[in-house]
Amino acid sequence: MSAASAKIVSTLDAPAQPGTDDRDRPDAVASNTLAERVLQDVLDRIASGAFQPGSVINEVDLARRLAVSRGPVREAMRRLEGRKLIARSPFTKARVVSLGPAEIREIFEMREGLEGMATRLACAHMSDDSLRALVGAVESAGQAPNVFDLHRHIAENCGNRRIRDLLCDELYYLLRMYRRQSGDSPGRRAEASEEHWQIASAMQQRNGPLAESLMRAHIRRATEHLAAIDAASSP
Amino acid sequence: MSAASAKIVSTLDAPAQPGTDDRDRPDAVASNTLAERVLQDVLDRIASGAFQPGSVINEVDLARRLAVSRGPVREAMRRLEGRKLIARSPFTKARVVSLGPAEIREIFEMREGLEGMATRLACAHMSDDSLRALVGAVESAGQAPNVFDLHRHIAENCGNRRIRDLLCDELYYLLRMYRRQSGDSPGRRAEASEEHWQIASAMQQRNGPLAESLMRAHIRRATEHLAAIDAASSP
DNA sequence: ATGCCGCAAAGTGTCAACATTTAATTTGCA
DNA sequence: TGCAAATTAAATGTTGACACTTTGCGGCAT
Repeated sequence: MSAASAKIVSTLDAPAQPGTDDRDRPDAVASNTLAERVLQDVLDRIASGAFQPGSVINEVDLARRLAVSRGPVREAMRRLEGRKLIARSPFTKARVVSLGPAEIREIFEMREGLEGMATRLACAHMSDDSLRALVGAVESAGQAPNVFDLHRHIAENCGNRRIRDLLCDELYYLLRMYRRQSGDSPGRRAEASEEHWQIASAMQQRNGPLAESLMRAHIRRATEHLAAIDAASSP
Repeated sequence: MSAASAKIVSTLDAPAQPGTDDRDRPDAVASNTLAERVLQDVLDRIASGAFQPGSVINEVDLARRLAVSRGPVREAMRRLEGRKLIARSPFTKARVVSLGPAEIREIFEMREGLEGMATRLACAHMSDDSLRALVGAVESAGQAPNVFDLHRHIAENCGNRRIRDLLCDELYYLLRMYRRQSGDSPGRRAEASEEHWQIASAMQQRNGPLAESLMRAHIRRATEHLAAIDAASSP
């Protein structure tokens, strides 16, 4: 069966050269079950931009590429469907969820409610040391972006597993897809850094309501900013 | 719902007698695919209490009972897993998610953020007529409970499909499970009715921030109430 | 009697073949 | 030539059989 997958050359969008089979990828997590491996693989591809929003996922293609049967592929797809990362209707091809202006608006509205609450919870749950480290990381992250993600860190440490999973396993994947699709504007980055610092500062003071309010305002401002970009590019 | 639930006599452990196949249930939605039917069936059983929280779901049993193969059953289970309604680890039996005090707290915290936002959005999106009807329904629902569900109605009409699906397709199922497990206290009902009326009133005035604030306070009060019940029953 | 090792039963994971549906192509007719 | 119905191709849905893992049980040695 190993020889069979090597002869696949045409794939969805990125033609895999012979010999660079996905099975050999070093960062592929050796999960217990194949379905788990397929799930992780698709998630990686979504995050890395190999699967663009709106692109169709062919079960048999994906199965051949990963050198597994269609069963595990289908199960992974159903889990992604439950997470609303891919959209399907019976008998039609599955598509990575498309990110039009309406969908982006919905995601940001959801983030405003959820991350606001997560910020308040993190305020109460995190230790003094963790908060101090957080403030330090935010301050030093001002010049070197991408080394520290305040939003993800808050979600990870809010003490509410349901909120954490929803943000990290669903919404942040979609956000990364969106950022890849329409790159974030550099003008907003300085603003965001300042707002991040304010949020972290309020958290260190254990001022939950203030931190929540700041986080919500921060996300709403980002929403308005992308709405402006959107309006400028469409006509 | 009474007629449907009365028909459920045999659950997980009782072997299905021939002739009492679920295939013949009249209210079973004639979906296109079998997996869809299985999904709907399990959802109904969770909502009706036939599947209690923490109970084990056996694939082959469920497949036999529904007269389908294991494939569709597995696919439905994976979708439920993606929705976090059932929990699984590889090779071990799947369980309906258990609702301990910690899980309930998480669900209510999530509701506070999401329903607060949904209320604000519904304020802006609903028509005057709809809002008038909403207020009327809330007023008349004071004496006859269960005829109108304000929370669900707001979620359905908030204009954000992602929030709507999350609330209606996941959290409200879990809430119904929890209410069945530890019945809601009648003392809280009168209070809740009053708070519902305040929320609807704020919505009719198109006062989004007020309506959101009232909804969040309403949910937080319910959280405290169930926390008190919880503390009283455990020791 | 107790603890460990191996075995057997039950349940989940995977596969390849078959059935059904959608869509695309082709063919026939106006 | 253009449209529409039939046909074919490709993808998804479903199935039963087989493989692997977990777990509980029973025998054996200490």
